[in-house]
Amino acid sequence: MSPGLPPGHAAELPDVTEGAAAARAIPDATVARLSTYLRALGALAGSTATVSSDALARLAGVNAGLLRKDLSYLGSYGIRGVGYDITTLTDQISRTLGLTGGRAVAVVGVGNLGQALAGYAGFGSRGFRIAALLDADLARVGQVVHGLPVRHIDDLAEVVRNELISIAMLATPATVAQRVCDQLVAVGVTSILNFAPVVLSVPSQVDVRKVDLAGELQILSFHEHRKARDVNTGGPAVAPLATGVRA
Amino acid sequence: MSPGLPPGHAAELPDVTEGAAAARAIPDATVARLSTYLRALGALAGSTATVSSDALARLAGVNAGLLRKDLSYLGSYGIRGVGYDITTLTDQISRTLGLTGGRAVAVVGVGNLGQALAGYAGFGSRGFRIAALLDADLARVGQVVHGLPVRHIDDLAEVVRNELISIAMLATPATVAQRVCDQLVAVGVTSILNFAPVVLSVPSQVDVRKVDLAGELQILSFHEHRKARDVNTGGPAVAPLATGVRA
DNA sequence: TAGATTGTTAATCGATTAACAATC
DNA sequence: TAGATTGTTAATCGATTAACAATC
Repeated sequence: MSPGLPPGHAAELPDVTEGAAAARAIPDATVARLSTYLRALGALAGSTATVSSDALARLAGVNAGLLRKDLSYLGSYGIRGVGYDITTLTDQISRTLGLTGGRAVAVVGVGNLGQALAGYAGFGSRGFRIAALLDADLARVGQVVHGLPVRHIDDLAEVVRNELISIAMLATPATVAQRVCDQLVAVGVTSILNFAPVVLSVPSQVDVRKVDLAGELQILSFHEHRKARDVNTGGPAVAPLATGVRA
Repeated sequence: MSPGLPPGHAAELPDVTEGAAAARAIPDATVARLSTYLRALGALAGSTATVSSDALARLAGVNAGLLRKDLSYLGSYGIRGVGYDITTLTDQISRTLGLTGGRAVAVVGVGNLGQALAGYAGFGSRGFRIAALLDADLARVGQVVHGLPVRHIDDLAEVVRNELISIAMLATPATVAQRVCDQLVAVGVTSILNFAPVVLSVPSQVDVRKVDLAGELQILSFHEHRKARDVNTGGPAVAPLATGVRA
């Protein structure tokens, strides 16, 4: 399962009884891939007007049928015999992901990792703006990091209100993560990207996704371990230097 | 599915015909959760000798039956009527994840994000050691970052050989990520944690997992969008301030 | 028209849950 | 023994794939 959301957390788009584009439920797995499709479309923009599911799927590293199925949840935007109009599809995916406004995001915890998040160049082009940095450490408060002043966590309510923040990235030490998370929820933040290695408890209307850096390495370590053992035991051999998926 | 590995990439532990502990195949989804269980066990260590699947599952934020099923893939280490011995279970999971050596990891691309990875405190306690930093920028080469000198990417083969590196974190600009990835593969790196927002192509014996920061925010944005719409349309109401999962 | 490609269906596969017999 | 808790089975659920009719 994808990290973060509780299993079976289906994105229920109930049938809109009247009005435009009756939206169907979009599976979690599909939502997670939309962002990859959007990136691939961005890479194509300018070079061609349309793209086939086959070509786009190759760029995104997925099966073409799966791509078509995913896109079919958004509506019917392809042209049989031709493909998908890149501009139209980009717009539709952006709209579905709610990226049309340019969302304000707060970074909470401005240590080693939080500072990197504050300066990460990849957010702006993909629909987000780092609108505030917050920390509890008075030695950090007032410092300017990547052009933004660090605010004290006690100002959280005011900052969230003024900057219209609904998404926060939580990069505090693990020991205080749940407490800070509670504060975020209390002031109305409803989506949290959690970098602290703890399982957060939140009310059901709040979405949490996690980025567990050491956890990711541990998963890779498992596969390293298995590969090393396979070499020794002559286990399931992988063709040495198989050509692999050229996306 | 969890990001990174191609779908259906089952962790095949074929039946060992003779010798200790006949290992069964461990599902990808299970492997991804083992790291969470290990963390929860770490939090319990010292306070009690044993823990029930119910208590551990609550800490890990999963269903108790699922936890027992996951652990059953490693073997039969629980005691009916009692629970799991924390030390034994910790050892078994660590062994399964291949964490017993302390693995050397390289950071490739020592920019904004790479520097934060180099200094991230959470790796050491969870089985990893940042053993090398590499970059192509001559202005960075030679600088000491979090105690380690930045080496030139041309020294990659030597560094990987000397430090016995098999896992790399890739934090270069997206434009050069595939090229650097190819270099990593060429010198024998077989696991890559990719932070660049591109789909990497690798031979089949190489494992790639991705951390797509903006992508994670886009998934949260989708849910924000849905929640905002639900408020307006009076759609599927979430009980305001439902108590949620206290882990 | 003929070729290309979508949108969708049915089949398959994998993951999760509920339930309970086994057993400490 | 009685109560607690594991390990496993069967049922369910969700996600992916293969295949193809619809149609540009």
